[in-house]
Amino acid sequence: MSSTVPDTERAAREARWAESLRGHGRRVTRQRLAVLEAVEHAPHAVAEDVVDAVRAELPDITVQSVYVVLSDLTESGLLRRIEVPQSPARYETRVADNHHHAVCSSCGRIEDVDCAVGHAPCLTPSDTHGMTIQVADVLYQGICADCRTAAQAAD
Amino acid sequence: MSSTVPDTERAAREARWAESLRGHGRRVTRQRLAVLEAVEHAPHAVAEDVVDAVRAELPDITVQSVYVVLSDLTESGLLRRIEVPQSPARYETRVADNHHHAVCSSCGRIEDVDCAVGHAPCLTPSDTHGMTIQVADVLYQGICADCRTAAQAAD
DNA sequence: ACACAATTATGAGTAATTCATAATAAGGTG
DNA sequence: CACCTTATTATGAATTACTCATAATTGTGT
Repeated sequence: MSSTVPDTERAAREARWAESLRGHGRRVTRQRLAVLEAVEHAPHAVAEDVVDAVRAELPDITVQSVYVVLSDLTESGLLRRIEVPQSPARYETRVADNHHHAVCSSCGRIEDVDCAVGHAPCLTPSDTHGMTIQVADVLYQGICADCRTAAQAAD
Repeated sequence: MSSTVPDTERAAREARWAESLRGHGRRVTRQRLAVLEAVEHAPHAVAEDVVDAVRAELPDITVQSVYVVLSDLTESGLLRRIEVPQSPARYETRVADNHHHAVCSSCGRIEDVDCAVGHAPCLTPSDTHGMTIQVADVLYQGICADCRTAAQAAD
């Protein structure tokens, strides 16, 4: 009982996750709840981060099981998978809106960026060679404030 | 001498590649020229495709060497690497403009899409949390004309 | 509490790529 | 032109990030 965070908040979140899982025809398991909690608390986490976080609660969970759960939750729409170059896949619980991501090419940190227009696809490409576009994912690349400051200090 | 394509054209292209390589402080090797030719003739090719194409000319080249050459050419800016979900990295020689890509979620085919505005970054995100944006890569996902026709025929 | 399908665990396997080190070759120099 | 230096490529092994097949377990409706 050393936690300063009330268990009631967590219980409430888990109840919402449970409802969401059932709504997608999925069973409610401790593994799924723990993975959802982990990703909720560490947005853009990679699978390994999720394993570490989940093991605080379920010490014997295997890496493979976490991959299965992550894939299933992504397929059912409770998680979104983000693919960034030079990095394993990342996950987030923010799935309702079509937002984008900015990655720092120096340190790799990732920030959410709101969609330029607000709905998906938020961009209308010119000539798509007959393809019907459903989604436009934008990946901004640049330098974050910290890395810029560090680079200027080095001059 | 069964080729119907004049060797002079190829020689001219290779001379341009050679000049470009030297301009980037790189030595001109048969491996690099063959990789550049392969990617030029098969845009969006994956490493394995490049190995196959290059081996028509240099039968003993190893997969690892092709990876080294591809990485080096990408770093020096002669090639651009494209990362598409569910696919190994792809390469193209079109590096001068900031264009984007559309991938068919059914068959995986990739098409070039001109930049919405014409210069990089071609999109101005709203709030970047202090990050200075340099490039905006857009990945459109949708259904290509062929797959749409096939799906309709199946109804 | 039971049954049965959904889910997770276990152990192995794979694809794509990287790494360390040795051999080779490009290109400037004498 | 032969030589030397360093860049480049070859070789063999290793690694990362996942995936797969199958067995054990656990939710959930009845």
